[in-house]
Amino acid sequence: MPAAERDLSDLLERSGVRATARRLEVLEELARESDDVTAQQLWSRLRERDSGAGLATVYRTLALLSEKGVVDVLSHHGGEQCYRLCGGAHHHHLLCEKCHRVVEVQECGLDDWVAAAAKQHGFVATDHRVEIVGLCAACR
Amino acid sequence: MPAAERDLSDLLERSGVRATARRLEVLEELARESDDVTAQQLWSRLRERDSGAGLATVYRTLALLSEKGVVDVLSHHGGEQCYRLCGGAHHHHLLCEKCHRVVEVQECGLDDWVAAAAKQHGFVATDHRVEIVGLCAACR
DNA sequence: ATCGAGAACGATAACGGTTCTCATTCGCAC
DNA sequence: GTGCGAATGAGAACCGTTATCGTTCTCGAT
Repeated sequence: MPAAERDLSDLLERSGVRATARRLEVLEELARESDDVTAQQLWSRLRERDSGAGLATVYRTLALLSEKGVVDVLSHHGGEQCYRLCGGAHHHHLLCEKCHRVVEVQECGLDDWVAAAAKQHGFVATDHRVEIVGLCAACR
Repeated sequence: MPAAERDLSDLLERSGVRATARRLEVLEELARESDDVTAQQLWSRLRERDSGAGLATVYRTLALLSEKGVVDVLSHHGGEQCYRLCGGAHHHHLLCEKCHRVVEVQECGLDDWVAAAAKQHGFVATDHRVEIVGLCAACR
């Protein structure tokens, strides 16, 4: 088993997901994508590689992985969801409004601001999501 | 015409939307809702009030209003969209994870942080969205 | 007040992404 | 190898949303 594949297999096991052949195929394909993809796109790519994976399995796997925090789910295309393999840690996203590239922002540093804003309205914050929309270096 | 109704009518005109009777009905019903609602929920409420508004019109009106910035669209219920009448200015949302109440946070103050985070990755930020999830005073 | 052009509307069919069903296969413990 | 529960594939079903199309409404011009 190649090193990369073993890593993904470990990633599944560590996340409490049984590492089946199909799930590895889905995860490998997702790792190959630089941008975010829809479930259907991922399924097409798999077909092109002669994987016999069914659409339902792709959906099931993606749902499972997002539940476990292995993949991010973005719904910035109103209607359909986009998936993206990401580091497990807390992070946010930069979206290029022209080429739709997605970049992760690892440094959050908003906890204080979030806590203050929540407190001001009687809330206690448990989580937060931030999306920055703009133009990437290439599209500017 | 009651004052409240006239206000809503003005709101439509100011937003560049022709103020028809149907659109006023939809907007009135939306103003009556304290929480966010789906298009279908709004349509049921309208039927209960013996409005003859069609589902398509409700969708059309909500799409128009969100395009003009009169209503916010939230997609925190994966799949279906929720609509909410809101102040037109830039703001963010606090979501109670228990009762699903939504509160607007008018004070943003994140522009500097956003600009810095974007710059760090070669982006120029044009907009940003923040959602804070937590527990409201009542649910705590 | 009437008219006409174009916008808006209602009913319903169509669409598309996602989930469900169920018979079959797989993976792992024994 | 055997057995059993989890996972899978194919396709139907589901459901929120959008498109279609014939009718109705709105509003400025007359």
